[in-house]
Amino acid sequence: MSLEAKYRLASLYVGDLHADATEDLLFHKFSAVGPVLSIRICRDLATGQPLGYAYVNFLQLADAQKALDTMNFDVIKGKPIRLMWSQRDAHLRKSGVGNVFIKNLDKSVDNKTLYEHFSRFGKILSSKVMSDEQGSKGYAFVHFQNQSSADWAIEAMNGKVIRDRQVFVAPFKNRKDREAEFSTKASEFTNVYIKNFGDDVDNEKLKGIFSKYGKTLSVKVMTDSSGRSKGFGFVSFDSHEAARKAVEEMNGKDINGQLVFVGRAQKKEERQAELRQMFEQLKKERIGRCQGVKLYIKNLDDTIDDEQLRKEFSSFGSISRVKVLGEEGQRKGFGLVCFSSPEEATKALTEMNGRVLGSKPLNIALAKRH
DNA sequence: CATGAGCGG
Repeated sequence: MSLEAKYRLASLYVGDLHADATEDLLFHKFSAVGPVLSIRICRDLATGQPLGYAYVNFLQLADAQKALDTMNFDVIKGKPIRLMWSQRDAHLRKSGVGNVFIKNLDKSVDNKTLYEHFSRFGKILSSKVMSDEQGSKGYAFVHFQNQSSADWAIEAMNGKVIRDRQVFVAPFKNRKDREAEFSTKASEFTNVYIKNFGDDVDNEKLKGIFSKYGKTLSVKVMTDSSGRSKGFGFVSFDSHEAARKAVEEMNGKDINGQLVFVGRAQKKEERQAELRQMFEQLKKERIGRCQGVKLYIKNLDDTIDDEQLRKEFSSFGSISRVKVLGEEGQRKGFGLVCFSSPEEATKALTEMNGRVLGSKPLNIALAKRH
């Protein structure tokens, strides 16, 4: 056997490696189990940025095995490392065969505990409890070498209790598969959401309106604690066809003088996720609009509003955003103005700082970054 | 509630 082939057998892949880890540090750490031939932290060729993984090449296969058995998930610079045999054949890793997803894990279940619970089903290529600064995120992955091990683990562990919590164990699904699944489910909806109807519409009336599209399983106008209609509700049909038709024909239609929205009913989380995404998008756009330079306007007179602030600063250049904080009557004496270039912002700062607006002199500060 | 990341000299 060639030297190269021999060493390859004793090569470990070190994943989830902290950017500050050094070859020296890894060398010292792994030398504790046996002689280390070489260490390589992989970096981007152009930038030299660490790629978050490394190789440890032992002289002896047995030492590599020992490191794998005793040092997996050891914490380096605050991050648990993930050890695997070096496996250069990408398709063996990427096929997804044998990969298992686990959720509803107790926060106290760490990488080692997870490993202990799942290693009896077969050889594990890689496993990991997902975590952030707050600790475990309550879900994990175990990638077995063989699908049969994965099948057994799912069969044996799904619904089992670990640390007082019933865990969910199922085959891993990649994002594309999950999205496809969701959209199939969403496209076959039977539950319909109706909003913006008047409080003269009750369950009975709503049922009367929507029954013509098919058999309804439930009709519910949502009400507040005093029983007053909130102007929205749900109609659940016994078939997708009926629900689809109800949306198609009723959306935008007039019910007792009000134009209503009719659409597929979303789950609360789904709706929240959508709103969150929209919010993120808006935030991004806002950041984009402040790409130039931002001025903090302090000591702002309470009578000044967005429009007036914009007018006062408009002569210095193009303003991408202006905002006075707080509502009319309870302003916070603080506003911001974004220009499209630093030159404009600097000019506005020098000329406007100390200028009296309303009854107070402005105090302006430059914010290069947000 | 929850579906990573991952292979050089």
